[in-house]
Amino acid sequence: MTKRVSLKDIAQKVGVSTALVSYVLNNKKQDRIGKEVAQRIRNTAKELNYRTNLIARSLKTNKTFTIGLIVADISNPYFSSLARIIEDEADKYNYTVVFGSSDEDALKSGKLIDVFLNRHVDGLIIAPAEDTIGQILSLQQQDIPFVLIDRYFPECKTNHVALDDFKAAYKGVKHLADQGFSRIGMITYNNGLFNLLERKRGWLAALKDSGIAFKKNWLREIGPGPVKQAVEKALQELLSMPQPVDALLFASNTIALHALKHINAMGIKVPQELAVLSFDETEAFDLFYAPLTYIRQPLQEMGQAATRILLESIGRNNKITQVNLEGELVIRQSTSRNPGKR
Amino acid sequence: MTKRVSLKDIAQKVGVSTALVSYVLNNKKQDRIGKEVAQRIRNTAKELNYRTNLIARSLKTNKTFTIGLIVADISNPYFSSLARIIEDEADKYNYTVVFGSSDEDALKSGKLIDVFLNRHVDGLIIAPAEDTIGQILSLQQQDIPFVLIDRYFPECKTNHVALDDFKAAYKGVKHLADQGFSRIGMITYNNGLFNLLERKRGWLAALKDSGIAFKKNWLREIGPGPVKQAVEKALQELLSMPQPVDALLFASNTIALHALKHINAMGIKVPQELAVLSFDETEAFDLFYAPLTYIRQPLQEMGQAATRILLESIGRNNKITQVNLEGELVIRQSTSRNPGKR
DNA sequence: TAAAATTGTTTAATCGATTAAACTTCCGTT
DNA sequence: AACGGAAGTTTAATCGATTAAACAATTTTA
Repeated sequence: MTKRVSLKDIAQKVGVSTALVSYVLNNKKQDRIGKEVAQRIRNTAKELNYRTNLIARSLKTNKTFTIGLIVADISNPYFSSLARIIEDEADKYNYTVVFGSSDEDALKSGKLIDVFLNRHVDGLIIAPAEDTIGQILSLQQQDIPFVLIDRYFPECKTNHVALDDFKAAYKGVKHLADQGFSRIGMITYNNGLFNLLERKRGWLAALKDSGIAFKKNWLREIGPGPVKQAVEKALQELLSMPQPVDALLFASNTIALHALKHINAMGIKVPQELAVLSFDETEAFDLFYAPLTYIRQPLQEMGQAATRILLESIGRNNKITQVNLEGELVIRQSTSRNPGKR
Repeated sequence: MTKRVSLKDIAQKVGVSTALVSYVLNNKKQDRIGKEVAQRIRNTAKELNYRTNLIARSLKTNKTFTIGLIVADISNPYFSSLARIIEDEADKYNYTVVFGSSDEDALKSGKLIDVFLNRHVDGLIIAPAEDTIGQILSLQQQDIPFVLIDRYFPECKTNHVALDDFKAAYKGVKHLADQGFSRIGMITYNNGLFNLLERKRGWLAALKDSGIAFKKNWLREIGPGPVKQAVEKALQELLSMPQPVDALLFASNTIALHALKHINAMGIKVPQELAVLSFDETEAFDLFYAPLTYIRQPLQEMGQAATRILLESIGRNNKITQVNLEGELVIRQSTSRNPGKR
């Protein structure tokens, strides 16, 4: 590898000090610097194809122009789409994104945060896993800029960008009720993530407001462990009750995916025998024979907002910004009372 | 932000020089260092919660323990899955991954490479876009370690990890022919990427070996621009010919996705009216009413191999490793001659 | 017992940039 | 002519770690 060109090389060639070169290339002290030398420095820099050594700069300035992104799983389309949006937005401001997947595991999350801080990221965008509130509080105490995305802790005054999960769930379930479905169940995860609780709360509220008496066994909460089996079991149970549910809300795309596969395998007719509605968007929903009604999250807005809030926060802005965006209910065949003709 | 603890702080507290502290914490000169001081240094380091400043270390050692990953689009499940695997594998060796999407655009790709080199990544894993061979050669000249993934340039002696695309396509098309389909078309991209050409070649070879006379208009190559419209148009044409195709090979998951949506919308019966077979895997294929036959790429192996080859290469290993893995044909309903009963 | 070798530790240069402060010139003003 | 200030540039410290080389103290060897 041919040695990289440094400030010193330019300084030597032009016959000035490195300080002057630095000032010129960073456009500082503009008014004080001789026009002619400045030009010569600039030319030489171009000629030698000089590139700032960002490592050295970072060491001095304590800034890396890097942001860390921690999601549950980068291979989940929800998060990879977000990652893409954040990447593009960060790039606009010359930031680079490093990423890591927490696997919804507090230990891994902690390790990732550590690694990223060790690498001196300027800030973090985090979709916090369960039981990581301690890590978040610790970031806050250390005054490290960060923004929570997708999930957050209501008891914690931090930047966040997320859905209004209550409203979104409410809207979806209300739609089901309005269509005439009267036994509306839900499959969600058995964990304490606030946004999932909100979705549950929205579901319950919509049932209530629709005059539907909620039955306890309409709700299935799947625990940690393999999702596939748990979802299949839950579906099985929900449909084999004396009075089975006639509609289902899935709390995430992963749950929906497994459920739909099983529904396909069992030959259950959607929406005639069972209407289905899911959170999140994925291309897969379009390919299901009865295209899925789903709650679309405004990913573009979320990703951009999170990035901008983070960058503002890095810029020594101390105010806290909390954004809850509204989900859009995309109504399609899977929740239709009269699906008949295509 | 409370000031970070530095070597100096430890040195001061223990009453030794920073050199000694550095030696101890890096386990260098083990035999020369007093056991008792070493222990005191280690204790103090732990006590003060010392973390190496990686920026400073990088500046001195010229190593960042970072690898750059450039894919076409991180939000494409194919690439995000790869990214996840690479992330996990890199983590095992304490490397961090930074990523960027080239959008199949040579300019963007060049810019990303630049940004990553500027940040002194130790090496790159790249799914090269069309017309980026120049960038690749330039990396090679600069002796920068890199591995191409998914695609490569056969005329270029570089590390790569990819599918044996010819064989994979051949296998798939042969399967179609064996099932009795005799008018087997293909939709691919109209670009010069070697792996796509190989897929085309495999398709042609399988046709030939199956005694099928290839008709020119069975092939649709979609150009740059919006994929959706192009795929729909291609499908339309392929099916409205006097003698329409009875089976189709899609060269990528994106093409397949758009095609399947259109097939759904048009009410075309798969596989009765049209058998379909696609490259790549995505959950969406499972939800199509006739689960898709597809060519599964061994992503896990690919990602791990790419990462390991890169790390070896970073470790001053000059040999070139080229890996072409075999795809697995996952046969399901979409290519069945007797789909009847489920 | 003097020279040589070993052991334990420090000195100081270095990586490449940033930047406050100091230092020359030169000019205009009084 | 002397002084103040502006203009243009350099000096030198600094960020935090790494590491070859030097040094001092002790032990071994001949």
